[in-house]
Amino acid sequence: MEKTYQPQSIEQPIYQRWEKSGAFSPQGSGEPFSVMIPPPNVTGTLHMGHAFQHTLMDAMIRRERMKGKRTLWQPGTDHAGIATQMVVERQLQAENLTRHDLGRENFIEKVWEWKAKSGGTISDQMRVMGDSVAWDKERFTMDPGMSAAVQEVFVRLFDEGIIYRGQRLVNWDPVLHTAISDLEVISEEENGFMWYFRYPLADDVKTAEGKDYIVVATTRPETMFGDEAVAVAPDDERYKDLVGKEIILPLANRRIPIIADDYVDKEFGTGCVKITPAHDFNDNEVGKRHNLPLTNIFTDDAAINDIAPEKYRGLDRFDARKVVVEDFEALGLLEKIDDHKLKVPRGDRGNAVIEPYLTNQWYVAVESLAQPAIKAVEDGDINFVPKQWENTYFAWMKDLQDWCISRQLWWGHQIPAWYDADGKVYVAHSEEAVREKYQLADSVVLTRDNDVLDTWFSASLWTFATQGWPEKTEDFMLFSESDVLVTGFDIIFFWVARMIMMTLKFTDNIPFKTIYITGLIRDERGDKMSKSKGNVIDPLDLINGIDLDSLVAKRTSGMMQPRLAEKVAKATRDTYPDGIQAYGTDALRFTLCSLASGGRDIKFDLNRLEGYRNFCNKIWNATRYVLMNTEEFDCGQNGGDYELSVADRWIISKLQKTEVAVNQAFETHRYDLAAQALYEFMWHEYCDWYLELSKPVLWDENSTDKQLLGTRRTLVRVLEAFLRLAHPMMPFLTEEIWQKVAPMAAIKAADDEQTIMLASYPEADVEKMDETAEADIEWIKSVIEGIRNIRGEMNIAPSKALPILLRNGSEQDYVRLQDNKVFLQKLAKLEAIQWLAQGESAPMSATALVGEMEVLVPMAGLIDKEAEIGRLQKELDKALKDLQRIEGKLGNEGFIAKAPEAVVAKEKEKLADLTSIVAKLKEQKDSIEAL
RNA sequence: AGGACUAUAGCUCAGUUGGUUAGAGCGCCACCUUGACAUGGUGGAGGUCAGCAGUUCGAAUCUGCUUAGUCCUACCA
Repeated sequence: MEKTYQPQSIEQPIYQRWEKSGAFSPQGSGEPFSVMIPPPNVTGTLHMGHAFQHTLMDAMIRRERMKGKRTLWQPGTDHAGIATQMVVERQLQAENLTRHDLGRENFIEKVWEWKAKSGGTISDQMRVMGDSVAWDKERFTMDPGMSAAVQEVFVRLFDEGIIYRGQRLVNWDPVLHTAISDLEVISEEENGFMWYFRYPLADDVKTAEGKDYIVVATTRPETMFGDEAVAVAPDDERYKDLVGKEIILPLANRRIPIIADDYVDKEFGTGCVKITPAHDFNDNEVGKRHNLPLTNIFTDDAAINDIAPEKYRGLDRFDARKVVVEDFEALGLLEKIDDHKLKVPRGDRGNAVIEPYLTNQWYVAVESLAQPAIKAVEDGDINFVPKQWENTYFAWMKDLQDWCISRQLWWGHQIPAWYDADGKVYVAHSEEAVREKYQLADSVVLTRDNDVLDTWFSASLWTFATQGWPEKTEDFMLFSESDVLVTGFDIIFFWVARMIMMTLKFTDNIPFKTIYITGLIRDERGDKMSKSKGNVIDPLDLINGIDLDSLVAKRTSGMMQPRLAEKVAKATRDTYPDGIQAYGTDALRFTLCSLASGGRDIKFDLNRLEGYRNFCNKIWNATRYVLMNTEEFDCGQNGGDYELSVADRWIISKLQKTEVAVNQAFETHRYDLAAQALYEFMWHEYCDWYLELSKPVLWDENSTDKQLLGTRRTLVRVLEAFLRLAHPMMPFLTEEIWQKVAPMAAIKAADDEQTIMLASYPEADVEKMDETAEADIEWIKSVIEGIRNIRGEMNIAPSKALPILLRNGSEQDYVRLQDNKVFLQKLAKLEAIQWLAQGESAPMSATALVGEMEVLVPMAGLIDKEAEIGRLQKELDKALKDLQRIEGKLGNEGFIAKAPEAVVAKEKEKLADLTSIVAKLKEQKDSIEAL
């Protein structure tokens, strides 16, 4: 073995072996366990969120697979309507073409070409992550099976009246020319203006103040062509008399009424609101209440249409805004302009300002679907982890809007609806099916709806459509009710809720039993990672490493503003002055597991990753030690008599406890605790103590064959079990080592290939827990640590062998000493150990206490008197502080009376111990001072 | 505006149903290249658990308020 752990040389060859072996696909006939991957966007690349979620999914799947379950981790990607269409359109743009130049059919062909060539990026990256997904079952939301399921669902929902077509305001992206759902609109505060316009009153009416106009405030002057009323609050004294009167809409020279509506807040602005029912969601509601006409003033590009006076026609909305304001000013109707912060809605893909726009769209009426979906979570059929996310889910579900599912794109599932010449709509799987279903004559000309479905529509069918639905296939029966969904909170609405609704509707079953919501990985400063901020960390760079210049180049590429690029470059150089080292997949995975504590936000800390890379190296080197001492020898593979030392029994006992802790942590989705238990065991028990305790046995010429066999056997077997225990989190390293260690531990996997993936997952054996051995080792550790403390504090060279004396020990101490002398001598580097009988005198010494027993290190020539007094004083102060606290507690009558007996007894015991410690320390200090 | 969450060592975070001497990793200080490992070993320093009040024999843990920060939802034209 190499002297240090080199991840890059072991990982990918192992993955290739795994994938070839077929072990990723469901095995055997055990109980099914399935996890459906949240299908990543086919245009996407692996980001930290994926790496995090995939690591957890893979850890679960690997563990269940090792436990003998018939596991399926279903992979696949989603077709990402807008994103994919944009990618391909951008390619066309480079050739000065638009999709319209190609036509729909040719364009879609182009998209498929792109997918074949570039759509596999994320799959390749998943292989680097070690994801044990069933590649032979990989699905794509546009593949034939999924498409058939989508059609089936659409037709059924339409026939039931749950899907309908309606004309209403939608969020319109005037650049991408499509409707988007309200979830895809991001409203952020931006700086803008508030314009105050005078709207002249008609028929010589005057306000209470005697003015012949009223003033409305607006952030969107260009929409004034669509104004159908001016609203005031019903109880607003200022305008009470004007309700029912009319104003003359300037520029358009139309008469519109003044109405009273509760929607108006009389404290805000002037108390007068212009109402534009076709271009504002709130105004639309007001318009409905007052039967106002819907006057659309925009084209699909959000330019002014022919409703407006000629001068404004064809002007883009923002140009129109300028002209309108100028014209108001020219007419003397501009009262004032204030700076104003407002929320501007933008599309999450193209970033264009979204327009509320009147169009015909397809909707899903969600109410009947929502009820069972709420109930499934209320009844506990579906559980959120952490539980608090239920609230988020309920809050949204109970205030659900109908879901706009049509998109004016070319890439996606085209809606299976046809229209006749009169615009009557027919829905079925194909034109042929339509004619049959609705008994239409061949002479009736039908044209298909151009729109496609929202990508999330197909994604919502993921758990069952991937398993063969609507056929009741074996896969469908076994796996479609999956066990755990792992995802981020940002798509609870987009995906999780919709998946629950659709799955309950069409399979009468839940899509998953548990929803594990992960935290969001942020950068080292706690900022959300985003390309535009240039603070993205690519998980592959953590695995493979990247030099500083490449990292800077990567982060600043494609940045529009050079100034921003400069800032990003500087921040990157400050944070990663040496670039990023290659830490390997296992270290990254273990780090991610250790961060999975249920918190909402996770700051990614490179130091943590480095620490766990070092942990990998620790495991690697522990293995080297084990192999060096066992490879050439009998380790009990074929039986043979052996004898276990106290250290052997201790580490075996600790292993059982670790197995309990790790399994429990997995069951409760506390991957951080599992990681911590593994780390603690391997580093601080196995390496720090057990390996050291094995040396005196292995290197002692007087050790018997039975003792040697016992220790070698334990060394190998405990390591082997640890590897299986850790495998779900660090698959590559454990496989690599296991190949060498398992045969020596006489452990075999369930398959011919002999991969740790199919070896059994360790379960604790209560019989092997050994409290006596643990107490004995605790005693040994206390003695050694006492001596090491004196060495450390007194600056005694580690190479200097010390004589020690033991005083005031009990019979048990004596027995323990006799049994473990060698361990003490070796690990504390002792030259001699002398047991003092009661009353026997000792030379002046530094003291450590192990219970009642005093461990004495003679000071002669080694230890400075003052230093030892100082050290004792420090210990004394600490003990006295504790003593005081406990005395206070026990002096409290309420405590004695009301606390449980066990607690009181424990405090009393502590008091006794501390009293004795204090007395001994004092005595020791006094006698040294008396010198 | 409503709701949720967070606040523990210099940094990143654990801390189960209230009973601790409040832990870990990284960082820091001192010593050490001994035959698994300097991606290491040994020892050590470091915390009024955001603040205030309350419940309790007992609070990092439960309740209320305050402060600071984050997020979500709804938004004022």
